[in-house]
Amino acid sequence: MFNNVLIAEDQDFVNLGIREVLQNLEIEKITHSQYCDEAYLKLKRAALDNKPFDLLICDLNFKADHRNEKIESGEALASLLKKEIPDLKIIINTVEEHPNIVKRVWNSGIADAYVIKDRNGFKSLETAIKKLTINDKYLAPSIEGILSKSNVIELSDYELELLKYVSKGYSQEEIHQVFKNYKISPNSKSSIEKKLKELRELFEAKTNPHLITVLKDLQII
Amino acid sequence: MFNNVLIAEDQDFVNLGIREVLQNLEIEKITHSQYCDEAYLKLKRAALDNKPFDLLICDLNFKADHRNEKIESGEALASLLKKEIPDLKIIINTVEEHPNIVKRVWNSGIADAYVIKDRNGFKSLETAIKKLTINDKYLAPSIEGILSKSNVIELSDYELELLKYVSKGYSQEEIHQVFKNYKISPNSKSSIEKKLKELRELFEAKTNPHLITVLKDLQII
DNA sequence: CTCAGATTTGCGGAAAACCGTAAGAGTTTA
DNA sequence: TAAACTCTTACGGTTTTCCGCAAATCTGAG
Repeated sequence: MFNNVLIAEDQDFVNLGIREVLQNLEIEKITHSQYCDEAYLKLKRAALDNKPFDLLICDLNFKADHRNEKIESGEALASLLKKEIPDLKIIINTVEEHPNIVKRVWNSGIADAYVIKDRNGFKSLETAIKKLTINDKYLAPSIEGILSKSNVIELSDYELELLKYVSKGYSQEEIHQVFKNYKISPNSKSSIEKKLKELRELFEAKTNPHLITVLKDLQII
Repeated sequence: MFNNVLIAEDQDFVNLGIREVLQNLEIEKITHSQYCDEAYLKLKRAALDNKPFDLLICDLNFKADHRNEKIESGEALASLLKKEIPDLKIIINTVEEHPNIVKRVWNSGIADAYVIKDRNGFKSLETAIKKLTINDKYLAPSIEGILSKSNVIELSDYELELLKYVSKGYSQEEIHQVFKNYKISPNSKSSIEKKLKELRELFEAKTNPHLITVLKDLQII
């Protein structure tokens, strides 16, 4: 079982809740941090002092603040730490269920467990910790399906770039120019038109404003 | 001081956190509910039994579930209760800081306090409860500015309706037809064009897709 | 290398959106 | 009631987007 745990979580209500889970499991040393940068420093310092933390429980989204943080998200924090302190186990504890994000975070391998803060967050986190002590991974049941299914429409970098310009108010002519300058291909007006038509069909959108709406709702852009 | 409090909150971590605030204030009877419908029934039942709750602490957003709830949001719940049990004090405890939503909820008068679940949620909730015991209202400091300032661009029902159709992929010709049928005025193609142009200028959008992006980002649509 | 297939491009015409102007309808003010 | 003003509509011309076809270019297999 773990006995030196760091919680990186900005909401203090949740902090208290997590603390209670840990106390239930008779984990003694519990530290917490409301900022990513601070969490990072504590973890590094502890490692240098040869009193390393053995578990990080970490939210994904941190609210911006008057402080300006270098590390702005749990994903960035976990990604750094997985490289620098490979022994550290990391649990992502978040409300984020968007397929694209879950998929990205999980497949990047920065997390040993992914827990959803929902009605069963308490039980779920408990299970995750137990799994991790026996070197298992853990994925919240509600998102297990997401990864296996190919229900996530993947867009290429080219398509995302194109959509970015459309959503920022560039005309097709302007996009044509920009792509030509940046040597992004294909960049003919014809190809741009065609690709946009494809995307509209893919997402069953009748017009470009409609397409933007659909993509925003799916959080693809 | 209150002594019979109901917490309506789906995330159980937060539930635990709130519980701790209440215990700190030596409030004895604490009940909680992870669903709006259930919370509503408990409050009504208690009122009928002459053991009414005197405070409701209520989240705004509840995650959908296999159960289908009639009351889907804290706003709907609070709105119902303020009518049916006027004596009940209501604290909205949420992460929702969007000006439009804060403004709507607060100005509707359904809440006696509005607390943001952030880094200082604990302190903030504590303060709110103390204020309410002396019949004061309470608004989280981070959103106080929002209400006074007129930084919230208010759109008319007409404008919102128009934008709804644009975002759903209707052409200007189609919108013209729909508005004529529904006797929404103005409905000439010319007026629709003009209004859209106005909106683009108001939000500094170059194209309609751009306008949709901006409005989505502002959560206006 | 050569041919087949896919991708990219160019182009012309149709449809939709855009824009300014002026006429018409409805309101307010004197 | 008339004049001033605002809001709505009609209309003509321009720009942008949309669409399909065919030529050109690229790619990979034989």
